[in-house]
Amino acid sequence: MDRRQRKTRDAIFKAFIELLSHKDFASITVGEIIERADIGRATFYAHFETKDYLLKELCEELFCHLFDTDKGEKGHHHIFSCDANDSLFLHLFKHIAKNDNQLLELLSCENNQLFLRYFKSQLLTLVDSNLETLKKEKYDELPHDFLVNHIASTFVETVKWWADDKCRLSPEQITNCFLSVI
Amino acid sequence: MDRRQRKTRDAIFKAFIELLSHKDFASITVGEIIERADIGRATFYAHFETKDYLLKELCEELFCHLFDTDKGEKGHHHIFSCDANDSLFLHLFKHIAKNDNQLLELLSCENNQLFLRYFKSQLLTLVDSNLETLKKEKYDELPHDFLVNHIASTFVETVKWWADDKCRLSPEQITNCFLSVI
DNA sequence: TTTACTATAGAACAAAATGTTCGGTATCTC
DNA sequence: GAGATACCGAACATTTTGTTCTATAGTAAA
Repeated sequence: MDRRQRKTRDAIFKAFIELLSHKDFASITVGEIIERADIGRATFYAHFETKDYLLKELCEELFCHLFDTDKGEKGHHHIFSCDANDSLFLHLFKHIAKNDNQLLELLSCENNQLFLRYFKSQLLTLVDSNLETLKKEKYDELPHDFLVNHIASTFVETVKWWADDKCRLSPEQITNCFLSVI
Repeated sequence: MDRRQRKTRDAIFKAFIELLSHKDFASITVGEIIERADIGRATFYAHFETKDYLLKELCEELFCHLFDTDKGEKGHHHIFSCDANDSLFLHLFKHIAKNDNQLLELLSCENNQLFLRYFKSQLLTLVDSNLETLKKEKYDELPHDFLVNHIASTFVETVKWWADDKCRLSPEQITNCFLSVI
């Protein structure tokens, strides 16, 4: 990718993240973004069709990396079938704690539901395909979809609570909390 | 309240709900609302400062009633202290199932997060003040806030799943699902 | 270095949405 | 019936959106 394109794209993302972390998504205007990113109006629209597409691409950049890693490395995928079936979640908590791309700020700011929704949709497929190894006996009579949704939701809500709490608990502690209630 | 005011207010809410159930909140314009409600532009702004305040008042109208009932009638408040500590949740599911004000449609449509966020904030205070009676032994070592958040979140997510599923399960069945995972 | 290509700046523009104002009419309250 | 109040509807300024254009500057390949 052209260096100019890359710089512009990064400037837009940076400005957008800064704005997101202290004001409502709906009230952010394209004018504000380009002013803060210090680029021309036409340039913005050359990169992103609308403000919503900008958000979508930001989500992909934030989470694809996270889930790609987990799917790519075989070392992670097997964890469901071995006895240490908590390591995926611990791994995710650690990953989030590293706070690449201000991920943590975005997960605890006013606009967090924008990102958590995207996060959950990714998580649902992951949990769905690995439910059997997570299942406990006491859950036998519950609908499959309900259980998948419950586990993914609980993880997302735990992440949200943890981020709101400024990550006072360590990844290991919050993983234990999560596993206790699952 | 003046009959004229009431009619206008109802027409606005009705139009707004119809629009919410088949298009995104952000893309709904004041122009669309007043056209569908068949009222004048100035009249809309005489009732609601902005589209966001309209949403806020709709939420209050939908949920205050629900929670007021539970707080008002003494017959509900005691349930935490008696042995049948599931009846509050069952009661809430039944209430939602009655589907006053298209509550169910709003909880399962594209815009459901708008309502579920409000719902959760109400629920948090309710759960917080009654946590002791809900608590199980195995949860002893978990942070108080975490538990409160977990129970409220799980209830909200269960309601969402149930509404998305067109309420195929009865209030009793979904209450059991909820209590099983709590 | 020269040449062709492409991204950007900056300004101008139309279209759409927001929120306000005002005079006239209908409806409610007393 | 009289005064108060809500509504209509049209006009209006303002803001935001998304497009179009030309000139300029950075990039990549010869």
